[in-house]
Amino acid sequence: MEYKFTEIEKKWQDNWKNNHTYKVSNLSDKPKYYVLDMFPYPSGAGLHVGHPLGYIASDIYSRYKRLKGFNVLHPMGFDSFGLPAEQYAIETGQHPATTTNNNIATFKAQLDKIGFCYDWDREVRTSDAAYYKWTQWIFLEIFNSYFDTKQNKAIPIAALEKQFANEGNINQPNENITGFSADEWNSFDFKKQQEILMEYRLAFSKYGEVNWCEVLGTVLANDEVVNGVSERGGHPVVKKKMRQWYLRITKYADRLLEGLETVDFSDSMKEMQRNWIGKSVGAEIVFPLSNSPRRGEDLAPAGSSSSQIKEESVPGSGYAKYTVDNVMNFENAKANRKIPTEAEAIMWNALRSRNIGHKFRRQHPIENYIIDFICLDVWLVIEIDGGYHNKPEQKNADEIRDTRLKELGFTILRFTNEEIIGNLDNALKTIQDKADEIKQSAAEKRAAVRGSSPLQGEAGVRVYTTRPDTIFGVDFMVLAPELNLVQQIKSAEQTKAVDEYIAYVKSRSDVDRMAEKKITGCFTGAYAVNPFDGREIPIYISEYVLAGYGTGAIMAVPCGDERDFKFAQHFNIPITNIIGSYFNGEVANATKEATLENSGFLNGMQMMDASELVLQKLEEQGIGKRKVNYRMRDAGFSRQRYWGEPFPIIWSDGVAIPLDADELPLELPHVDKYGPGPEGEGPLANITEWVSVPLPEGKGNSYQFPQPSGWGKRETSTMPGYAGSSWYFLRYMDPQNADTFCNRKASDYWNQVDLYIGGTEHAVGHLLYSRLWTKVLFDLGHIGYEEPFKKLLNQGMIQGSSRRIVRYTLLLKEETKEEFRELNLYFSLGVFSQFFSPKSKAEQFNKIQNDYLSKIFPYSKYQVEENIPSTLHVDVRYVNGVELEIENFRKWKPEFESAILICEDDSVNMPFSNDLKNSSKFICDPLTEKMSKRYFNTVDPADLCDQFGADTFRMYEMFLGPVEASKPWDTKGIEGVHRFLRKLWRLFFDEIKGPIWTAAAPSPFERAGGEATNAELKILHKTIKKIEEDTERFSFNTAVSTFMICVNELSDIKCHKKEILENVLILLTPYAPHIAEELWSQLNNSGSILDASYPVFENKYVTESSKEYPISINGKVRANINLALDIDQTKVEEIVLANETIQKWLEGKAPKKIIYVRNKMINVVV
RNA sequence: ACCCGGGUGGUGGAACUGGUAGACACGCAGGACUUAAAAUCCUGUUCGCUGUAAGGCGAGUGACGGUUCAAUUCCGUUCCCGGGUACCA
Repeated sequence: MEYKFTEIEKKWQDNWKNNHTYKVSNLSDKPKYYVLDMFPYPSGAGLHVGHPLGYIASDIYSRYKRLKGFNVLHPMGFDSFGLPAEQYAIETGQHPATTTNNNIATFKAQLDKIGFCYDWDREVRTSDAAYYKWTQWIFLEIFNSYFDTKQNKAIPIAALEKQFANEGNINQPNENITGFSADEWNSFDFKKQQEILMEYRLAFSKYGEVNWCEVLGTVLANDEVVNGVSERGGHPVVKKKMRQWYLRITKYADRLLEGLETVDFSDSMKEMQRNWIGKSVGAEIVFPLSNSPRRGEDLAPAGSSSSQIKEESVPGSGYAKYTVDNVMNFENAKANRKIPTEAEAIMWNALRSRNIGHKFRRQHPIENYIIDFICLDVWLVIEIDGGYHNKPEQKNADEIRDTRLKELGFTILRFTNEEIIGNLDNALKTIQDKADEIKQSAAEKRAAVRGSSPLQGEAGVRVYTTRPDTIFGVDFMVLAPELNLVQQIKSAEQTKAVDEYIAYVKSRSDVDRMAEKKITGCFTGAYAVNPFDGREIPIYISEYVLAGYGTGAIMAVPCGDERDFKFAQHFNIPITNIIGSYFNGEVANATKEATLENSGFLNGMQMMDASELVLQKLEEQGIGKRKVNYRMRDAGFSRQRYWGEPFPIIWSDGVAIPLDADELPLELPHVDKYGPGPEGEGPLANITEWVSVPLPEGKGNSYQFPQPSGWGKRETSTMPGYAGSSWYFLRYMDPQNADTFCNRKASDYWNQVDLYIGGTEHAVGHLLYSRLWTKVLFDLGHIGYEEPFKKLLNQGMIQGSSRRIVRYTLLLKEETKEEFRELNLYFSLGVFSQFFSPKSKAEQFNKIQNDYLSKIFPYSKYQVEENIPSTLHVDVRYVNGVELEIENFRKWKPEFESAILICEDDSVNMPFSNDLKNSSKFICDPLTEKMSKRYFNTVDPADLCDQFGADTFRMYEMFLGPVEASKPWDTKGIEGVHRFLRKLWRLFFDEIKGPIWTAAAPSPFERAGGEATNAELKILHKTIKKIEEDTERFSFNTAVSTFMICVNELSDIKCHKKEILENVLILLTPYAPHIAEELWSQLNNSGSILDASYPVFENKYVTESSKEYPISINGKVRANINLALDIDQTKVEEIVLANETIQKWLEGKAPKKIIYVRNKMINVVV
């Protein structure tokens, strides 16, 4: 009886199906275990050998857990909404639903061939209305929630409305909404209220930028844009603002970070998510623009005045200080604030409480002076003089002080105590007028200089930095070119250059900007002022600063940042070294360890400490603040496409009205054309009768809209690919439920996914979104846990092994004739690399002519006019290793039928040629690349199952290497695994004799001289232990080799005993289920082997009492000695030193030390 | 450019917490069985030197250096390959 895998596998796959062997119940006394695969997108190409890697791993683990007594949920489904089906529809006119269903059928057939233990009754398809009904429902749950900053969780939006009606938004501040009181809220009309609520909703709509291609009339994804033009057709692409839906994932940034602590993902996976969220703690600092009255006249140029400033600004050489000079002075100022004079107190009170339109500080240090009151916006100083100011020496001092302050550019107003106390209003009026006047004239001056509009709002550049300690090393600033501020500050002289640069940046796609390595940028002509030392800092724009991150502006510290350093070099900006010897002038050093130099009040401080001090000072002086920044932005949640979930939203007068739950699902309507709608909307926008609908009962109709009809327009975009996949793991628990997305009992029972297996490509997208959805559902009380996946195992990518050959297309001319003819030559790898690629064209022509053409055309003489090299991929099916199967290759395509092949030994192989037939090899060029149809390097798992059987295929995929590792596919080793299964079979059956297994009991267990004597039991238990350990740690490749060792050893001792073999079969079931079932039933067992109980390892069968120790001298093994395991150090030393070989190596010297590690080794140190 | 992986025989890989490097396979070579083939079985297979042989000696886990009685494993520098990415301040 031989191993007929085709029959066996068919038999058992039918058997499992008919007996519902893999049916899983939600009711069980067993502990549960949930194993999940990332479900596939059913592409038209079908499965290739890379897909099942993770599926096999999860199948093995599921079966293993089932044997171990768990109720295991191991479902499979299809992520069936998506762009490829729609593209295909556009090209062929076939409905995506049709192609999708066909593809799913193919996938299922392929999967079933491999023998997975899925409960297909639980299959989900995200494109089924019964499924996406609940995707829409969850979307509405998210839409109808807001993130409560106090409770740090999602709360139904109704609670927020109530809160607004009672107390305004005082407790729920929002950076896009100005504060309002309860009364104000109640006075807002419905539309205004809805606009405000939209700023709080977790799913919200706003205008966002998309890639717009005018010619195609459609919106493109980032990767459909290449070099600023559309990938298809090469049409120009511009940024366009469109209404988009978003999920407010940024609100969950901290909880998504914290959640990582509670899950078992690989460190690199967690790192990727952390990087994506990108939390950083730093400072936001305002650098005032250098627009003080003092500099009103020299605002514009980068010319002489700025170089003059620079000389003045050399650190340590008495450079100008406009604000705090040193710690002591600032401490004094602070102390003064606590003991104001009566007049000062009155003034401070008035300046603070009366709205005079200018902000003042009191007791503010400037250089060595302490100013009573100062307005930093307009550089206005107010001094209140007590009686002692009349003394001559004080008057003199005041004059010096005033001169210096005026020199610095301040305007000074002096009041006496009496003027304040007696006529406060008058004094305030004077101050206000003066301040207004300065502001006005400054604006006029700027306008005059630039011919552009004056600055708006705060005159400063807000930067975000994670290194406030380096603030004295700021030598320039860089703004993102698209910031509005750039337009306000650019100088007249630089306007042209700036505008040109911005135009250049706009013409570039995001991808280009990212990939750019060379330094580009442009000076704006404007300067900012370092708030701590008053240095003037030139402001540049450059594409390496992104508008979307932080404030879109950076303070550049070239001595400490590589990019800043290169930028400074490129633009010849002098570099201030604040880190002493850490900076060598050649390369930036981002150290955090340096002691600061050239850093004003930070001199001599450690960088770590300096950060904190700078932060304190920034906050005290109100020119900066601590800021936690996230890199992550809110997740775009709509696509202008057809094949996705429609939004259950109707727009009316700019207000998004949600459908009621009982109106779901909102089914995707049929369309005839898949092209874009007007204005680049999705195809749905073309179906006017679908788009235009009456507003839901009791909703829009009851609101007083200007539209009398109560009609609205449906949202015409659809949800993105990740919508359905964000919660599918829940639906598997209760897949047919028509009343809820997942019964709470079911989700409580199955709880988190215990093991999730999939590729790293979903590291940040899918995994982050499903974690978000889970958290929202948890917050709203729909499920009982907030992390979906307890453990994540990443499978590596299986790459294709491509085979290429070099082709020369020759242009030939027969000597006596005029016309040309074309001829293709194909070169074996060695010939090409030895004789061709290194040689000159002339030499190549020569060789071709003399060595080949003379053989190919023995009767005519040709001249080589040109040779055009190219490479082509050969279908890997026609290549054996690297050797081309020439006959098969000729049959592949008509064009190769008469191909002329130059073989490895430089001989010419061509058909129909008697004198040139030979056995020479033709070698192809091997290459590892993505597995893809166009490289002819895909391998269909179904083919391998047909050829070797599913069990062989499963074990071979595992045997290839660790699941986590990426590796190129190579079919050639599969024979070994197949041989192993046949060898296993032969433990039970002989080809001629038939069954040879026996019911004989294993020989009785004995111990002789401390050794277990029963070889069969020893082999079995050794195997049990190793298989269990390896399976538990997902080391499936070593488990396969353990099985091989086990079968080899059992064969060696000719063990055919049922009692031993049965246990081996149970161990093997997860890996090779078909053969295990078959042999199990052949041994007269009833029922599925999956319901057998897993063998229990017993140590007594494998314990040994002695070990063959390697003895090394100075780390080199010189001898082996068998020693009892319980022997002690003294005894060991005795025996070892008595050993002849050791004696020889010691050469009479006394050992320094003898290291004895029990059960490992012994090392003698000489 | 940055981040994360990874470099071990002809090949895929093993060596789990530092303890005999190369398990298990593929391939290759030789042999047995066979009229022959397939299938199966046996032997050998890191490299170099040496020996008739058993064996012996030396080198060896990308490279260089360090820690240690002992390093594929830990540390530092460096080169190469793969994957990811949003130039994230």
